[in-house]
Amino acid sequence: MSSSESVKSLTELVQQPCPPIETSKDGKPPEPSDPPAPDSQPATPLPLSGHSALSIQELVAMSPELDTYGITKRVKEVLTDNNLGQRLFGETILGLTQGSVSDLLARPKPWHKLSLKGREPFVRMQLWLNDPNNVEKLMDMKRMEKKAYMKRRHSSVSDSQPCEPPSVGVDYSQGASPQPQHQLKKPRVVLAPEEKEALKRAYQQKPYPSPKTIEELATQLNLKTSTVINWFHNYRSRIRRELFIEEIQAGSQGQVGASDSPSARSGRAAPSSEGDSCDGVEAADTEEPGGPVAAAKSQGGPAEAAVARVPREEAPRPAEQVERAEPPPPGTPGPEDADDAGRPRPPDGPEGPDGLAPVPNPAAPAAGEDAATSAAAPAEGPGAARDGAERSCALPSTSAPAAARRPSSLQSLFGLPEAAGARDSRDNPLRKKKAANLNSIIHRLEKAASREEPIEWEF
DNA sequence: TGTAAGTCAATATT
DNA sequence: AATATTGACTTACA
Repeated sequence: MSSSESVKSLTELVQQPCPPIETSKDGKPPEPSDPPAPDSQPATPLPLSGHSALSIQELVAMSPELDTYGITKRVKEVLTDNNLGQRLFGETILGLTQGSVSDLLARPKPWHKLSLKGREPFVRMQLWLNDPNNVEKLMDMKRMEKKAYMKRRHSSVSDSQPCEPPSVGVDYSQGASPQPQHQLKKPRVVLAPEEKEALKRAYQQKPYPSPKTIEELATQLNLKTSTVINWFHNYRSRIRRELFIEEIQAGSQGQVGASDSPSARSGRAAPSSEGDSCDGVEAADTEEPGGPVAAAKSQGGPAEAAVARVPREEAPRPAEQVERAEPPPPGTPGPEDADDAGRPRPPDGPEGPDGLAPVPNPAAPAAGEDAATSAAAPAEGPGAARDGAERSCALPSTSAPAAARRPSSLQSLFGLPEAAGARDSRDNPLRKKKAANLNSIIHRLEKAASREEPIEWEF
């Protein structure tokens, strides 16, 4: 099994924890002698120093399960401790823009939910963390940039040329005229708060609106259809991610504290801010133990939980909890409580009774008043019970080598079933925003029922 | 087609 | 200035 051998060394390369001891070299000297980059493809724009022949993709493919949360946590620490910005890090190490880096660091998705492509940045980060000269190199880059900047500035001053990186020839900044006449600069759409409100309400009623509904929404809100569609896509996926991090945090909440981690901020996630004027929903939430709706008990699917809490703003209050639902497609982990029919399938379908309540149209004169406010919620899950051992994965905060290592990482390389099933978080302090929740659960269950689907796991 | 996952890049916030 | 947010795009699937 020579192959397994190579896999092994590879694994070490990426392995989260660094080798306990760094006796002489480890498999790969971080010396960037020069990547042959045999791949004739224009891929991998990144310098990707270090290892010699493997493309990042190959590394990703063979990489063992990585603790994305732990990795981002460490990266954040290193960056802040050394005054290195996300932009530099992103462009230099990950090949991503600042915004993407920020997002990635703040809301990493769990490894098993990432696609090959999505894992790439994490593998890169891990590789970077393992590189003893990582900080040094970045600092150099930073210096070089600054130098270049200064130089440019100088020359421009004396040269009288506002010059700019000759990257793109499109530069119509002439006199800064208010209107560049041509809309070459598509003005970014910015949804007004009321519009977002309306969309959220619509989402709560129907996370997967039919084209018809979308059309209606667009009309009522006076937005382009594509904008509404995009909004739903983005909202769904962002809510999903929000859940991921909550899961993780809830799971690790108990421990982890110990370590030193000086600057480890981490915390947050739920600004609880809220204030949100209108929409007094919530408040109600009667959580009676009396097992309310049986349906709720199932573990829902993907978005359902989503509804439970809105990404940032709307989070009413952390007090309640929802039955957490597992993300979508990949299957539900729910080992126990099996009763729910197959796994809920997001994609919509023929849309049934499309009843979408009229969205309170902010713009429109009409004063329909929403119906959404009906807080009435059927109660949600009883306290459920699932306990969450959640992945014990402990992120070795900062640097705690030895401690957290678990041999299982190797197993995960080839997908050890057991691991997967284990996950399941339990009572996170998730909020529940009922109605929509149940609706979508039901909707999905019905759908799933009609096409029984096996539950499958990625690994 | 429609959805999810990833990103970009323009704005907003800090 | 650095970071965070978010509408729009792109790509991969089913």
